[in-house]
Amino acid sequence: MHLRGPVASISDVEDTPGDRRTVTIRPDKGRSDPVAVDLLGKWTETAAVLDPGMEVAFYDLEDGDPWLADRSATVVVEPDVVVDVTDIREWVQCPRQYYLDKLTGTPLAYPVVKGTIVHEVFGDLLRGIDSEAAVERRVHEAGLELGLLDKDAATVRDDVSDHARAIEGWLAQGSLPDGGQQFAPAESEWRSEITLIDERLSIKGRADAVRRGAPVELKTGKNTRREPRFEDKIQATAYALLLSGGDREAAPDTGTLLYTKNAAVERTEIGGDLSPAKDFSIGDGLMRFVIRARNEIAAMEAQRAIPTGEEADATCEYCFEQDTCMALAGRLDQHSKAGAVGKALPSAEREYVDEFYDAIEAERHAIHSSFTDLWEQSADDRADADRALVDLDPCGRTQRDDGRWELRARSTGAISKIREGDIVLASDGDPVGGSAELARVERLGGSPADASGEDADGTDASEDAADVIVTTDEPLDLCRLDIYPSDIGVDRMLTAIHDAVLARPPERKDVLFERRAPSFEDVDATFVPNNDAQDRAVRRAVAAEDCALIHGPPGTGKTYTLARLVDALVERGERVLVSAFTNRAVDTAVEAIRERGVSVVRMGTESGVSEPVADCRLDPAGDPDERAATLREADVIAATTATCGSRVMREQSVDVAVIDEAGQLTEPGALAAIALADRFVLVGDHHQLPPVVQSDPDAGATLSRSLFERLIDTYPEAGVMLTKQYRMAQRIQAFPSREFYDGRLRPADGETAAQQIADLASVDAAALPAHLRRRVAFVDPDGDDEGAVNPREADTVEEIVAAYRAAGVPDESIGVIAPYRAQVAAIERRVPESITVDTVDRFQGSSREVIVLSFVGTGSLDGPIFEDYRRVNVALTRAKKALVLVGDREALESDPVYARLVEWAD
DNA sequence: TCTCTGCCTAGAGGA
Repeated sequence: MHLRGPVASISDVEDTPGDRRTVTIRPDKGRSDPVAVDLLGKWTETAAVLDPGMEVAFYDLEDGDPWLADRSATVVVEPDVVVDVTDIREWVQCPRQYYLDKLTGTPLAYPVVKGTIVHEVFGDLLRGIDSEAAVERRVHEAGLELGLLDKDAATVRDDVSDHARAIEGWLAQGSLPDGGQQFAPAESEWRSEITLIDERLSIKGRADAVRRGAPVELKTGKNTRREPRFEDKIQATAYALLLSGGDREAAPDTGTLLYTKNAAVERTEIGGDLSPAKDFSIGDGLMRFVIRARNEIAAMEAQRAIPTGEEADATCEYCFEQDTCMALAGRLDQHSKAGAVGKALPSAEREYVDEFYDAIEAERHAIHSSFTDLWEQSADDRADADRALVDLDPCGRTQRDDGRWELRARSTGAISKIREGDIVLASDGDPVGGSAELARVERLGGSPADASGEDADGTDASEDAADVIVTTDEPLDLCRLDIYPSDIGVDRMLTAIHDAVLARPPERKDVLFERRAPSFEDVDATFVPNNDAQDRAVRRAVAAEDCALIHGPPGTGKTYTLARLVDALVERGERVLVSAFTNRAVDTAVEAIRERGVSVVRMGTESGVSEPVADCRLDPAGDPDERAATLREADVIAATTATCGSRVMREQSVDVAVIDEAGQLTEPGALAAIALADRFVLVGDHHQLPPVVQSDPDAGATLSRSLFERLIDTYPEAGVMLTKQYRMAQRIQAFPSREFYDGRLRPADGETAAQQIADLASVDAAALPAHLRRRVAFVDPDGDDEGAVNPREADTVEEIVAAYRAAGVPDESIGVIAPYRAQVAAIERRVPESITVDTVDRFQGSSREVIVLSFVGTGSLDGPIFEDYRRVNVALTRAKKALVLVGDREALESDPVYARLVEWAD
């Protein structure tokens, strides 16, 4: 019998305290009567971490009243929280270490980098790659990190080769009894690097390797004892559980831990035991221990509690994290088993850390809930929500030279959020129960003809004509792709809070905590002769001793001003970091900076960096010394804020961080860049789109307000607003200027102000209907919305676009904006592919001569998308010469702001 | 009721 529901109460059973606890839950989402379950034996430890209101799931209960959870049952606390295997491992070492690791992240350290390389080589060996070639390539790929650690390639290759030999020796030993030949990985026997998710236990992880169904875990550190380390056994046991789909009876009964450093040491020093492998048996008790540890983590996350370390039996004096642990306890005035050192932060700072910690964890929870969609939603629902591509038709696979597999399939042409370069879960159709692999999307969409024509490696793709291509470590039938939620973004927000608040001296945080207004030195220079506001903005930013704020409404030359500023800073000998939330924004800034003759080192992934600036991207592969020197000596480094939180970037320091599109950044997001710099300049517009936050509005409120907005409210004198706009005709600009910018926005010159559609050389204005000749028009097609789609409006948009095209407006000058993706898709089906149709959010940052805006909503305007005036502002300010609003008059007039909008446009 | 970008993913080790 299985039961699930929120906990109503927990109580000891009187006769047998400690041995038995009664937990009552309300199944059926809490609507039905409470049901009692008695937890026996070790499960009482899980009962001890429960609080009323927490969700709990029971599997395989014994019949009775109350139901009995004995040793054959399984208890899962907060099943919606998906816990990582490595988190369980750390928690078992010390619960506080789990917390410290979340907050401080992993620093750039040689043993970690080497460990990663050895693991990659291990995978290569299992895939049949030659050892020497694998070592050579993997060390080459880690060039930048090794260089920053002052390691040279030859030394590292020797180091890694020692481990590789130990692995090969063991692999050869394992195959001796069978045939006595050199090791050759048999397909059915071995699998490398498997991604595992279990819906029952809500645990996920990635096993190094699986041999004959049993987990093999590689450890490159030292283990001087005869026995495997307990936490290593826990890790391998967790993988054993995942391999059996949470069914403990079916789980493999042994696991193998491969301590490669031991083998190297033993061979040279004592020449003894050549086998680095230690097998251990996986019993039911160990597996239940793993589940209880997982439950403790889930319960603590639900309570947002901070572990003290007392929960564990670990000895603090032998712990590597002791210093960090004590320092953090001191700063945050926490109790910790190791004790505390140093002075506590002022209470305002502690409250700030607490508030953001909670908000970031709520965000993590929201991301995790999309994980449980993987098994709670049907494939069709996931496809409808754009979170999966289903019904793929597998049509080929090849193993590449590097051992990885290229899988090909034909798609149904459906739309999803999955894009090229993304890491997704590829599966045979069942991502949880079936066979699934983490995959990288190499190609998506495009006509199959393209796919067949240009395969650089000479694969004959013509017979399969695939439009979906992914790469994986192991082959499978490619039938489905799912978005794989990642919490790396929240991880980096947390480390940014640590770096910017916990690890910084107090005086560097005065402005952030509003204890002192920003100060400025005297700078007497002219930077932009023909634009007074831009000139003042650059001067203010150059003069800033703490921070400056540049407020740039649409079309006001924000990017130019930013580039001019970076140029001026470099001229003064400063080292500058240029950052923004999106790759697109970073690349736009980089292009403008390079146009001024300033060279930039762009950090980021190959798929993230756009083509025009790809030549200045720092490829991490290469000679360590040379790679590190390029980064260390760069005057200007450009990276997204997420990359600023990477372990390579956290090692860098700069004089000034210049952050673009700052209105779109959460406060911790901005801190990731600010933490690397002495001073910072935020460039943005808080009247355009705010940060994207997934948690619900209550929990997300803390993250929804950008640092830019907070500082511009607190220190208006630190900001300069750019007021001359070079984009819109005066008629178009009038409403947004009045409504959102206190009427301060004005056209840069008469030509900008007076521009109209007839100015375009190719246009015959006489061919246009009268209302489309105007700069602003309103059309009410009298349609009906069906949720997020309004077909009549889509038809009207089609007619308007056709009219402009017929009059000679080039396709690339026309843009169509709709609030919902569904409406975007409906319009896309009606207009030529060469016309850009997109959501407001995706249109931010660009503009067109003509913009057609479809509002969709009819009747009344309820829908949060319309509540945010910032979204409307963005939509209205994309047009240069003509703006056509298509919407339901009655609905729009029900809201005062929209009523004024209609009046203006009509 | 809906908008949605980052980050290769997790896990790499230190006595």
